[in-house]
Amino acid sequence: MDLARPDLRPDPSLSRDEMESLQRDIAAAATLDDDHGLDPSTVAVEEAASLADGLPPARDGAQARLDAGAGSADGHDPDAPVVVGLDQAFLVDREGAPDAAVSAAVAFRDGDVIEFASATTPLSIPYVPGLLAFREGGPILAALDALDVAPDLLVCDGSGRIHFREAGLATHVGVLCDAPSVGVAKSLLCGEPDEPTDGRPAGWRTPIRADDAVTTAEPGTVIGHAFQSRQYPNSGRVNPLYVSPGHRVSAATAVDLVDALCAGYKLPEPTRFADAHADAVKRNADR
DNA sequence: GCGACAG
DNA sequence: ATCTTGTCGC
Repeated sequence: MDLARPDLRPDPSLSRDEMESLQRDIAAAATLDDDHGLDPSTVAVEEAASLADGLPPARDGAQARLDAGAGSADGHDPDAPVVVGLDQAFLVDREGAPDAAVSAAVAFRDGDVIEFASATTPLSIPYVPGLLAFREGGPILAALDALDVAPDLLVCDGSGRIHFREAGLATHVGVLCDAPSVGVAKSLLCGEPDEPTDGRPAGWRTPIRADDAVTTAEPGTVIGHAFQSRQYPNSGRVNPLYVSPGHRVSAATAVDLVDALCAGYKLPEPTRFADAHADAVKRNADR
């Protein structure tokens, strides 16, 4: 996949100041309005698929597509938008220190997996809050490069606009590819929910507004939403997801899309599959 | 100086 | 993110 903005690649060798400066450029280049042909109903995943089905792991690409049943259009819409889930697992050395990133990209269309791809990339810098894209951006692009199908929506594991400079991982990857993207994080990096999020029922959502940690937005600006994708009937102990726009998707549409992509589990299906695929490739890597 | 911080 | 078994509750 050709990059729309190769000049904005997250180069891990940049200084911290240069990284932050680049993120301001990313935020400026990001489109925070809806600019896509997606409707939540056209990307919806109705049925939670079995993860075991989705793991051909030892084989990416064409063979995996065949395994997944693509090509045999049995009642499924071949023109539906392609949603790609992205996630990573890490290989560790003897000391237990992260050694390389295994990035996975799993493509869904009309509710079914149509392709698996992955890439293993040496890690260059440690995790630093706010600079995640400089650690994981390169590896993610490598996985996207290994993917044959063209994405209509990218679902990233991490924040998009919910970020100190409104340029989280999802925003960065979306702008580089000029593809619509959303960020799905399991914990909140910055910003403040309108209401307490504890013990909410499935489907519940509340805006996340910029606080003083967000240096590029007026305090109070809606930068994403807390979204309760799943909850246990009685005891509310599942934490909500934090959904934010990446590129070319509004805050409101981002939650609606993620809602449509969830099928009974806390994480949206594309993310669950990318997670499982990255783990499988990682396990398969040792021996 | 202290706190807070996606994966 | 990763190191890890059983276990309590849907």
